[in-house]
Amino acid sequence: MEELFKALADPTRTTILDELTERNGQTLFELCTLLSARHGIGSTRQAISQHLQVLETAGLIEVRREGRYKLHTINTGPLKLIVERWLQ
Amino acid sequence: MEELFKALADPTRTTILDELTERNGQTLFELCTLLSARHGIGSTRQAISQHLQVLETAGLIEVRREGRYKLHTINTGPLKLIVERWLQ
DNA sequence: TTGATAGGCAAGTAGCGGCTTGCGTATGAT
DNA sequence: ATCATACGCAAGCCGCTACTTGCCTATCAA
Repeated sequence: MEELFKALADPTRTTILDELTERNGQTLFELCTLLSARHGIGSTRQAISQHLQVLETAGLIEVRREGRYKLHTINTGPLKLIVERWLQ
Repeated sequence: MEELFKALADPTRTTILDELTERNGQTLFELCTLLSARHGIGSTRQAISQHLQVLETAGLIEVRREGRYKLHTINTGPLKLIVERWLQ
């Protein structure tokens, strides 16, 4: 659960989650260009790739390969643990 | 909002929130002894104090002085922003 | 007033995290 | 077969963060 919060503690990663909420199944390159164009995040492809790995190990996104593309899908499941722990 | 997630990214701070959920209005020393006894967190009083400051600036706890005691109360308000952003 | 309790301030240190750089691999188009 | 595209791996750098240490202030009891 600590991994979950650390994953959410970076604004680039939360922005990625926002973009995946709007449109699921995006590739690494699509996310890179979107983050740069719409959010002014000029990080390298490798940097974004590392962010995606953090999100994946935290269970916040799921990844599948399709040819030479890497598609990313959001998974809001872990977020519900927050509600169960302190809210309600 | 980034401050909120960074505050939640530390296990000592989430444990503090757990303890305040169980019993509100605890002092700094009470939290120190509880964290040590029930969670094996052997950090210094100053360390815990710094954690409480982080939680306060994130809006997750509220602090009031009473004599020479510093009482802490949990505030789950900011947590609801998480639900509004990605859940529902 | 003296001493003990509860907490504050500030500087220093060690380790982690985000990012870049350089190179390598795999898939697909021509 | 060749070249471009999409992505992976690994090392290094730099700033931030959690933590300690040392000293100081404030409240209360004896």
